[in-house]
Amino acid sequence: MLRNVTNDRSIHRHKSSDLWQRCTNVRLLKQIHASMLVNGFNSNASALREFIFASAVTISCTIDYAHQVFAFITQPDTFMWNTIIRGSARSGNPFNAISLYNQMESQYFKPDCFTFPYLFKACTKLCWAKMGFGIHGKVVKFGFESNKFVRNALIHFHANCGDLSVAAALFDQSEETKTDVVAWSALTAGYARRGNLGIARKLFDRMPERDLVSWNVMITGYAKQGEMECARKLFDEVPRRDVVTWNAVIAGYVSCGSNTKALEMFEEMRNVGEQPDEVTMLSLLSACTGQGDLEIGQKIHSSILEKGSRNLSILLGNSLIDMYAKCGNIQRALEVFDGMMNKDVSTWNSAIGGLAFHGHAEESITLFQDMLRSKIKPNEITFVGVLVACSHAGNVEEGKRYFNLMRSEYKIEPNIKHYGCMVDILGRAGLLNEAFEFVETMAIDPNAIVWRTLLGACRIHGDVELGQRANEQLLRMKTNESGDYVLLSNIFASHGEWSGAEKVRKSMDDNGLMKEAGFSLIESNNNMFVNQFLFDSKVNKSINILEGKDVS
DNA sequence: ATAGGGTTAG
Repeated sequence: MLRNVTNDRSIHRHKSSDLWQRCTNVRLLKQIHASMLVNGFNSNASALREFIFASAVTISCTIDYAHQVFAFITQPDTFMWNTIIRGSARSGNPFNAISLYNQMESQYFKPDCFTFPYLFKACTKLCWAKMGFGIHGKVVKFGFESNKFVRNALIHFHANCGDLSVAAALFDQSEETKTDVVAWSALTAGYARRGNLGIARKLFDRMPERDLVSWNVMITGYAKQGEMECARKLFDEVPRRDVVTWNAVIAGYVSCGSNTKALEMFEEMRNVGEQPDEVTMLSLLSACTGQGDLEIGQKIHSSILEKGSRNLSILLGNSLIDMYAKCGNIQRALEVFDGMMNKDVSTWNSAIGGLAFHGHAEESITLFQDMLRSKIKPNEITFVGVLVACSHAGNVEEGKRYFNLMRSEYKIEPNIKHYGCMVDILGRAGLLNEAFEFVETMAIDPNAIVWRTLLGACRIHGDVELGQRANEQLLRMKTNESGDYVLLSNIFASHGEWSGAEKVRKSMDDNGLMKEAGFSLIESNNNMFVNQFLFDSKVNKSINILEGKDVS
């Protein structure tokens, strides 16, 4: 069979031979590659075309292999260039599409009308508006602006991350466009994504015709903006559904916190026989993580494994690590981590953060050092995990060291979460004065969470005076979270200053704040934990774990 | 061979 690749040229005249259609996995791909090398790799252009197409487009996750092989092609034709650019554009590193195009130009290859849609796909994915404008210039230069595929790609780019008014102008310019459902959908998606659901809906209602994608665009638009009632209404009306339609509503429910609803929708999806895909699984894992539902999470994990792909995709692996860590099974999280063939910065982040939030501070830091050794560049999220680890370990010096390293070595400007972690580290250690000084000299304005962290630290260390100061700042921010009052009154109460506690309670009533029923105002630390956990979950999911631990 | 819809991490 393999000999056919290079010896029997006749099979390559057809669009896609049997051999290539059956080439759907890496092993076969490598076998064919080997036989091509034996027979003179660059001697058969149509085999090269098929090979690049299979490795860059047909088979998922072999784009790196495609790049390596492409580098050995002595005279790639335009089709090969387009194909490798196409595969890169939809890969995890769309930037490669742009750099390949630059190579193509520098070798005096002219782009054709196939090249540009892929380039705009890459720009849109990267949200590189400037690059997209530049490529728009090239479209004009090469005279492809009137090609309908190129124009639709342009409309899609401008609508989603370029200039919406340019998208609208392109749309209006041509009569042909006005009857093109793809152009209508692209423009609608742009308005929806940028939050203008009103205009999106008007476009949707006025479309000369609607296909499945137009419905999906509108449903997704509503779901993303949290308008689940509207999304659901359209979902019920839609004449036909595919996996994307289901994914849109499932993801919508997850993002507005209705995890149970999302899982129910999945049940329904299975009942009507729609096959879930990777995106479905990602949303479901996210729902389990939000619910803390380890049991369903494990079921999803097994069904992903049953589906059989040899190794997990990076995205699924990352989600699984996160799910296991957040649902309390850090062991399984690490097993998934160890089993992943390919890891990206998020993979490391999920594991480092998972360990850190679980109090395995040392392992977390060790993993961070492994990460640096394997030459993966940490990002700002990595350092949130690292600083959380330092805070759990009570390691002030190390925390300060990493906080500085982040800026000096990796040029990452600390964000409010990093500052929050530092305040927590200092506060936990009882360095309250230093913590206050730190907050006062921060490069950005402290938020309510920072003040609340300080307030929590003051409670632990029984500093009534500083606690009041933090509380004043907190009140100045008018967050009116009754949890803050609970904390402060607890400080007073734990020091026998019952009148102070009474006063706080009074001011709470005056502000019309009610504590949630079922919890007493001043009680055991246990209840405090529950209270704070509840209140902060409305403010910031990630920090509240920190603060929850603070009080417990 | 081309365009429009879906996704993780803090």
